[in-house]
Amino acid sequence: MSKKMVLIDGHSILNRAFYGVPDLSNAQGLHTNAVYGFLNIMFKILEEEKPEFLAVAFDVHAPTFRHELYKEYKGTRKPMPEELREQVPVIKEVLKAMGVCTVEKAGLEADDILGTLAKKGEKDGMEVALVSGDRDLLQIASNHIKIRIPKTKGGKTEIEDYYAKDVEDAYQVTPVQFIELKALMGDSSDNIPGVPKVGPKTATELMVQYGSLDNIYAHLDDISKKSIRESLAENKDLADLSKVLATIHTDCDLDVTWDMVSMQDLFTPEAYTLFKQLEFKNLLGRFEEEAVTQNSQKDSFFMTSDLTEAETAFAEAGKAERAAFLVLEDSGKDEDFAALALAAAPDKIWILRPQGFLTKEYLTGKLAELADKGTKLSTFQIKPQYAYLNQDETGQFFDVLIAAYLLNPLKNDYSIEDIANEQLGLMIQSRQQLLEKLSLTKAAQEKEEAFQEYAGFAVYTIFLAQPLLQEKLQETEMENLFREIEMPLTRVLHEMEKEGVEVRPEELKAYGDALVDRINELENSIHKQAGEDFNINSPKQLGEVLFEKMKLPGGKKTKTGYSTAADVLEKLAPEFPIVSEILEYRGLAKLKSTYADGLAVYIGENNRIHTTLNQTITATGRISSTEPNLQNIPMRMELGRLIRKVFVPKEGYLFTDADYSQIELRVLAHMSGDEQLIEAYRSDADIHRITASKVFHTPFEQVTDLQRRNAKAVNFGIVYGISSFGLSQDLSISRKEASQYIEEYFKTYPKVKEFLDEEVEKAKENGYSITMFGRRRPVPELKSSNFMQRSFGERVAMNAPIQGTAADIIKIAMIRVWKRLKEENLKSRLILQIHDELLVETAQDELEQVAAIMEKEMKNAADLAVSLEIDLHTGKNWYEAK
DNA sequence: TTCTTCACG
DNA sequence: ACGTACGTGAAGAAG
Repeated sequence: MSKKMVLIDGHSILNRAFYGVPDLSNAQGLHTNAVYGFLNIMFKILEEEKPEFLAVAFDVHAPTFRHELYKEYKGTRKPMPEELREQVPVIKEVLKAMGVCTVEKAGLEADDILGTLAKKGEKDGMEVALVSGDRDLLQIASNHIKIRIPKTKGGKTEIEDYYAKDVEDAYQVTPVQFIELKALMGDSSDNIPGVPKVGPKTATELMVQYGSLDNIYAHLDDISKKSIRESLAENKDLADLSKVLATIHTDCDLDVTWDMVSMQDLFTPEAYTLFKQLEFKNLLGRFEEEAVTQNSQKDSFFMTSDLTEAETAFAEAGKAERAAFLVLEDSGKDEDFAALALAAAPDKIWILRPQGFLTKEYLTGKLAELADKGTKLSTFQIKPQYAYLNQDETGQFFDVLIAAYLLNPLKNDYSIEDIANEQLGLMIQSRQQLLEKLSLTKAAQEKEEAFQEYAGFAVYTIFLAQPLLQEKLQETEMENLFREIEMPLTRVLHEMEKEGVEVRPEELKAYGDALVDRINELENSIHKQAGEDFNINSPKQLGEVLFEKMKLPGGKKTKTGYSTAADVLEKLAPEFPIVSEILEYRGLAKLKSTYADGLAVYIGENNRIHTTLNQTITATGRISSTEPNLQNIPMRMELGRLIRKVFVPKEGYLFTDADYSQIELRVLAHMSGDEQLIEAYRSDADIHRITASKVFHTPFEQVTDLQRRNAKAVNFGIVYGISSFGLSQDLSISRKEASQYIEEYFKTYPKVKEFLDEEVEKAKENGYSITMFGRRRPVPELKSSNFMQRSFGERVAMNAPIQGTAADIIKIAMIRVWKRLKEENLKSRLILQIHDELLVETAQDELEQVAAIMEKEMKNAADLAVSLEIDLHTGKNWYEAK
């Protein structure tokens, strides 16, 4: 069987990929979509072809150079966008790492290289697949050379294949004639002028009739159409030149031997590291275990269940200056405890597995002892591990997860493998790779060796990464933030999660049941009015029913169909009863599925729900709440708000709920230093009314409700990074009006404008925004050449310092409130945080003390130019306390 | 999985 | 000309 060769047109495929794959970038802000798309296309082709040889050709001159030439000629082509340009060296690096031969030679176009290699391969008896986004190469097609043109359509890549006969089928000319066809018609994407007045249609007719350029000119007089005949006669030079330009050279002198382009294993350790950096997570699975395993270190990991060995391990860790630990467990239950990993030095690593006398209790007891002695301990994700630690103070601990988050809060997830790679330049295998889908306990029993490697490298990485991360926190001036806010908060969040919040299951059930009747009623009515049964929950079906079948106005919007979002439907509701019923249905269905049914699943012992409070999710420094999300319990609409009645304090307790009054606007007043805004807050009057009075030049008492509402929207808009379009949408006014409001606002509070402009400027300079407490948020979008993305970056640069500072402040308040409750030996517990609000389950005899603590600690959490005010309420459920 | 919608601050 | 408010998480539909 003949051997196969795949040749790839580098720039052309990269270009295709860039425009076909949605924008992607890694944590460093490097754009990666073109590289990603390129690799996907390449892997797909390689899987299909399974070739023995592979090469990628590039032009030596960046395509921009050719585009420049072209621009002179026609002046239409845009230069290569920066986002693509920066990916050119990256793909070359990736190919090099994978051992793929890249061919480029001064003075040669990629086409010439490809043509030469293809013909040479064919001559040596190979089957050649030539991959390009360009049709130029069709002239190379033969019975053994297949031109493959990938098309990305809606995320899917389809490939058109052309052997010689396929070219004839598609273009009615042979590959060789294709050159002259192009010479006649020119090429808009290349630098080929062609003959004026001759387009694709005429060119094809001529070639079909006469077979060649020479023959066309030999029979010029036979050509009936006068204008064409004259143009051909006048432009023979141009036709000849075009033919030269269009001809791909297949006889170039290349120093390429088949040996150089023979296929090797692509999935090398070097490639693995690069893929990690580029965050091509779903490509990592292609790497073989053996290829990436670091064997040198593995041998020093010591896994044991021997009591004496364990004692040695703890003794060593106790002697060491610092140590690392990691509890490996699937849940807090005894039987789900897989191991405790300990590192006292890079070559002193133990994985202690409970068995026989070596119990979980013993291991965790010894861990607690180790911590009690004050040993400096680093770990990954300390929050759940506090189950085995006694400390209220966190100074001796270092959570590498928290550090990694502070250093780059934009990542989607943080794994030990990432930290190993980023901090140590070390490739370690992920849990998924080593243990597959097994639980830790199962893996420890059934895949001992893999488990040892996983646990060993994890704690090894933690141990080694700690000093490096610490130094980076210092360099970025975030050590204080880390030590004083984030680490203490890990402890607070652990206890909040553990505490949970009580709900009344029967009342929740009753609430859900009450919704069902009305939901069914609405469903029937809607189906009746629509004249058919359909799924109202399906935006697709709903859109079709409303805008096609019933022909309601205002259709069209999203890519996939009609928008049926609330703001669209609300405009139609007054006129069409079915629409208001749909809106009501939607509201009820949401309450039922997300809240009534959704929360019920999470009710545990003592009727309590334990949410997870995530500290490493948001870009701005806020915390988030999952499984379930207790930060989005309904509030704005009365019917939804009633759900809060099922959230109750335990017997003998009440809720105390305190929320900051406009904390973000007060932060803005402080950070901007705007005297007017500060003064407005000092006067202690309704801030939105004051703003309305100033912005609309109306005496304070005469401000209308509408004016106040508008001013409030502007206040919000400012915090979001105002845009006239956004404001106009929110208020349903014209963009022009919105611009006027904003202009007036900035005239009223001139330093606010200065501040926002400065924040954008600084973020552009530094590449990140920064809060009062030093928290950073990178804003890579500011460098984008895309208007929309850049505008987004500007809004982010305005919002992040404000939202982030507010987040810092409430975190400080949480730590202080929690500490006071502890220090004063109160029974009351902090149980929830909702961004600007704290909920304390308060013992009835501690009501006054708790209120005083919350008031003091929340107000004094930060020292601003304006006071921080709170609204505090007490109640026998969450509804009443808010 | 990805998209759309909608709940909160 | 571009087509958006900032930050989240969950559910349901559809690919």
